[in-house]
Amino acid sequence: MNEADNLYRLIWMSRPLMQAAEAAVEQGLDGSGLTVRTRAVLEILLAHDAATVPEIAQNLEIKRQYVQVMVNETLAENLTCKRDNPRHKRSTIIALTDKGRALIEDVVQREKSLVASLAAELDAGDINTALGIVETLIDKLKTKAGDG
Amino acid sequence: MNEADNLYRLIWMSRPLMQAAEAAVEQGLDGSGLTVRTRAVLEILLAHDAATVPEIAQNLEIKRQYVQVMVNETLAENLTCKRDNPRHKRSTIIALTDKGRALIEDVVQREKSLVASLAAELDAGDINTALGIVETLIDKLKTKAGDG
DNA sequence: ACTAAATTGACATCATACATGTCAATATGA
DNA sequence: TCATATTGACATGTATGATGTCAATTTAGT
Repeated sequence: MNEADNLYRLIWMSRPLMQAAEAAVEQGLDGSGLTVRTRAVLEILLAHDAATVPEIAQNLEIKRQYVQVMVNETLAENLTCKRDNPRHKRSTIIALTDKGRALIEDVVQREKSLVASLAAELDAGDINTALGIVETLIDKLKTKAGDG
Repeated sequence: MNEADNLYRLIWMSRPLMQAAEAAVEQGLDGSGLTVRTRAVLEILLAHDAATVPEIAQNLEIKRQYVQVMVNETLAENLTCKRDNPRHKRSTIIALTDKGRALIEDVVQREKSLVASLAAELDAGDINTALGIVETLIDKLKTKAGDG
């Protein structure tokens, strides 16, 4: 088992890791009425306080049209509300309502607790190393795949 | 930035890593007529020499009905063929044809070259550490998310 | 100020990657 | 032998988006 084989395995473990992570998130979302994707929208609003739909789309790196649908859902559930945008009359600023803020804060906090309990069982240096490798890998895959 | 934050970031990088990896694979598949998923089927047949549809499904951890569709595609394109199964008359063994074998071997070899060139730019120990962390993480996420 | 180009929300349509349910045929095991 | 399980085939459903288009509006160039 050489270096390249290990890297090959690491790369293809990204899928099971993602699936396991999303499954864990879904479990934490159970009963909240949120989906993984609407949760992502609320999380961005929590971090940025407020944002327009196109800004959220840029953040999530998915198309604005799809973000619009998700945002409209959160508006309907009173988790977010519209605010006047001084820079653009049609493109309102989307912000969390108190209800939405309480919900996403609760969800994120429970997730962070879970992650903290996982982190406690792992070596901090190893986590840091893994993070560096994965970051570098994403970078290299994006650029290198292009030229071949 | 503490340990748990790093772990949180690492976990959520699994998605961009997977996307980058699949994009790279798709590029390597360009012109071959394969998709990421039919490629996965052929890869398993290459590793196991031959397998039934339910066996492939177990390997890929997706439903046999969907694997059946993909396998039927590869049969139609003459990349795989049916062999008698001494253990079961209805459930034939699926094997690579010469054409299929040549195709998947070529694809996999080019992928391995790319991965090898990436590995050369990374520290072998770090790759190993990252692999260990990710494996452990998947494990812990699966079990721990259940109990809470 | 006027006009061309860009942005945005809304809506419709399409694609991919699966899951789920069902049926009939066939195996398998008690 | 007879109940049960397995398999292929097919139909339908769902989640997560992409793409295209329109009208309204905004912005920028002149």
